[in-house]
Amino acid sequence: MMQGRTEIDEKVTLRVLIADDHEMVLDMFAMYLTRAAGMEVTTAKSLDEAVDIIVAEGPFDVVLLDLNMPGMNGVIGLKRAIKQNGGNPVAIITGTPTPRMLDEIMNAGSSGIVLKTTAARSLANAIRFMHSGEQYMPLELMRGSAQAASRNVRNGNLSDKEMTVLSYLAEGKQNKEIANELQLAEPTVKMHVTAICRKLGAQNRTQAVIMARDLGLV
Amino acid sequence: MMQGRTEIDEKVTLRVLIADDHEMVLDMFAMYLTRAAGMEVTTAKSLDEAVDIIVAEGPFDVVLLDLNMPGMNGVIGLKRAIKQNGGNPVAIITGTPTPRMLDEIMNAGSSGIVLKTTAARSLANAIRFMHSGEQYMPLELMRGSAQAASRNVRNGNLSDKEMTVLSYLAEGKQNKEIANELQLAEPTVKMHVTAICRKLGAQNRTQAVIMARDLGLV
DNA sequence: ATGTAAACCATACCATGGTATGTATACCCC
DNA sequence: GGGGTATACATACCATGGTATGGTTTACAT
Repeated sequence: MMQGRTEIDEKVTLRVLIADDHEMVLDMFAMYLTRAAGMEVTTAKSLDEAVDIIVAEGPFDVVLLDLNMPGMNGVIGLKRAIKQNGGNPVAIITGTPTPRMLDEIMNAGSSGIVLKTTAARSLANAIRFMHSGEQYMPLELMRGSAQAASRNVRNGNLSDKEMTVLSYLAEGKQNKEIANELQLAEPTVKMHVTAICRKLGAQNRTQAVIMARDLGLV
Repeated sequence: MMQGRTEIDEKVTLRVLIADDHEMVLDMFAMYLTRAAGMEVTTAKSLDEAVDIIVAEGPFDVVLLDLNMPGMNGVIGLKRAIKQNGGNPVAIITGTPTPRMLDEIMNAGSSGIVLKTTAARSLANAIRFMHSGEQYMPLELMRGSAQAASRNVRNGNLSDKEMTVLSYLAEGKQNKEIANELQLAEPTVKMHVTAICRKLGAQNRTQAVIMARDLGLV
């Protein structure tokens, strides 16, 4: 899981499949990669469509999937695509991944994560990098999964456990339910909820959920 | 507020400013509009940067702002930009606007809303359309803002009062606060909250808010 | 005119949520 | 070894949320 300078053959015409439910994003990806990077780009608007295309046309050199598109269901759809693509790299493209998502994505066998906040020219490099068998992840995120550093910027200093509890909060679950599912005592859950509200500046769990969603934490 | 075929002069080289915190989106917008549409594109990554650029370089023919970018604060940032752009069109570009946002955006004097789910080639047309002084809004959204008719379909048959209460719920307010602001007794608010939860299939207010947001009710 | 539905209020009860204190363990870093 | 932080649990108290029941008014349609 490294990012760095590698000698990559730029002459190969890579066959790339991109799936995203934002047609505009799709069009622009395709356009950029085709014109500026000389790749052969195929697009899809849902996971099902993407899988169908892979089955019909054979594995692509690199497949990029939007995490929030129809049919993805989190990493479940990712695994489906990986299984279909015959060992070739499948990566996730997303705007604001949470630490929890990062873990799940990489553990699911993805070849990497590309942020939509990344400069466009980096995309082509990332694709070639992944095609060479490496796993790609932006440096910002490496700090994040190594815990404290970058997370401080985005999530108001929520600890791992607090993020976990927050994810249950964001499903509208009760303290008791959360305690059961996480094998904790209810007072402990309350403590975490209180800490979450304090750190997010929320007056109650509902506001915490609202803010977490607005901040893209969940 | 119409969308339709209009004779638009395509020979003019429009000066367009696009602001979005997703650098990749920015790059691709710029690339598409420059290469495929022959526009002169300037980009910014926050509202402050966008405003600075407008001040420094004078009003643009069309300004596109991402609704969720730093500094926007909903329509507040939009109004700032409109004020600076000397009467020229300022539009919002977003992925998934809620009906409430639509109203606010259009009432704030925006020249239109462009969905990120729109095909890329439509973007250039929308920009020229707005530049000609029209307000642009995708047809899908016009249906949604036509109030009652479609709302009944989408909102699980919430009554007017319930929708009002829901909008306060969605801000994380307490029953007592809602009662005060709406000049109601607290039991009445509780009754409405209960009805909202029942109609939405939520187990508590937090789930109701989550569902309302996912359904685009608020 | 009668029925139906929405909105409103009241009282009461119990469940849930949130706060406060105190205690404890483990880990990391200096 | 001491200081900081994250985690965990207990007990207790009070605020808030949610449910139930019952009642009034208005409006609207059959």
